[in-house]
Amino acid sequence: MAGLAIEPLAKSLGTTKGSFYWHFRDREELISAALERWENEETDAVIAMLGPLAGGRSRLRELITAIFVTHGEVPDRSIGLAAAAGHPAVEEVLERVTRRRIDYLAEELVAAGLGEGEARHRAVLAYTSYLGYSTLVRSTPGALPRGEQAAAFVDSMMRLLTS
Amino acid sequence: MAGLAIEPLAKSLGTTKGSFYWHFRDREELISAALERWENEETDAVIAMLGPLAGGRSRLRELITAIFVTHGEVPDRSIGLAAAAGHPAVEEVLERVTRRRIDYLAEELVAAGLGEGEARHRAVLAYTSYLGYSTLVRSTPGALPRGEQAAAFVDSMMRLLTS
DNA sequence: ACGGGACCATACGGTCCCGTATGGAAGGCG
DNA sequence: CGCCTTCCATACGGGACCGTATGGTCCCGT
Repeated sequence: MAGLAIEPLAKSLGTTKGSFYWHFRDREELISAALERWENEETDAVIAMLGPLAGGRSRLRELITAIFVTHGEVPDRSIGLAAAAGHPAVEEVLERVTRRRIDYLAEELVAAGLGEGEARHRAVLAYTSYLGYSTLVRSTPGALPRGEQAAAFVDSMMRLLTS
Repeated sequence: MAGLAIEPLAKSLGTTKGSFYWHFRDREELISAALERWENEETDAVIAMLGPLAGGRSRLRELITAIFVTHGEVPDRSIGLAAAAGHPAVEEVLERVTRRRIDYLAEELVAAGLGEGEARHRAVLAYTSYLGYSTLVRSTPGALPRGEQAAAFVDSMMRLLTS
């Protein structure tokens, strides 16, 4: 996996490998811990985000706006994880998170008045678009709408998703 | 970068490093060559795919279907490249390819009758969705619609994009 | 005060990879 | 035949990283 090497990590924390290997048995164990933590934080963040919101369309809009527009500042680690797949533990968590997210989107779309099947399709569309958007944000941000263009993009997307 | 190591590559080709370093000066040069080749092949493939097709909506549909449904068999390397970004040469090519693809989609959508701005938004939506879809295909295919569900997904997406 | 556990640093061997050095084999050409 | 270019293999040094070994410090209970 990339981005989780223990020697550089230890150095960046101002400590050493010796310390690390006291707390973790393995690099495997570090990955598991990071993964578990990521999965929990991610669901917490989502729940916290949509808790105080009203139901239906506005909740969905808030979510989508937060995800697409704010994304530059608080990047999701999904993409890195997805790219670093091939690791069994990663794949397992990733699949679970993916399912939950798509299911949640589909539920919201049903609540917004769509039929079951169509809601699912659009949930997949929205979520895959989110993933691709994240990918582009970090690989080639120049090709993406930013600022008010991004807002207009979200507007268009919302209209499309809930039409 | 991941997946382009020269020692494993040489071994998998039944040759050695010595041979490699005769043909290429650097690992850098290999990456450049692979990148250039990828960019060309990719445009060729797209052009070849849409050449014999009729204009307007059917061309777009063909493209989208090919991309989403057939994708399991002939995976695009974009994702791997995008993930392996940070490399300047990769970013440059990737941004060029991304722009061209989104531009092309927007053109097709304009040809299908949409306004300029809306076409661009939907092109971004379609392309980011494609990228995310590809990511999920290789990371957690279980969370995606496959088979006729995939076809229904493409149907839904086409209706949405050209509505 | 002292033995032992918690916590951490240094040092080492092993693996995988990059890049270089060097020594051929095979074929055109005087 | 001798020679030179082309193409390739083996051997080496270096760096990044994993995991282990080993010793040192600090603190806590007795």
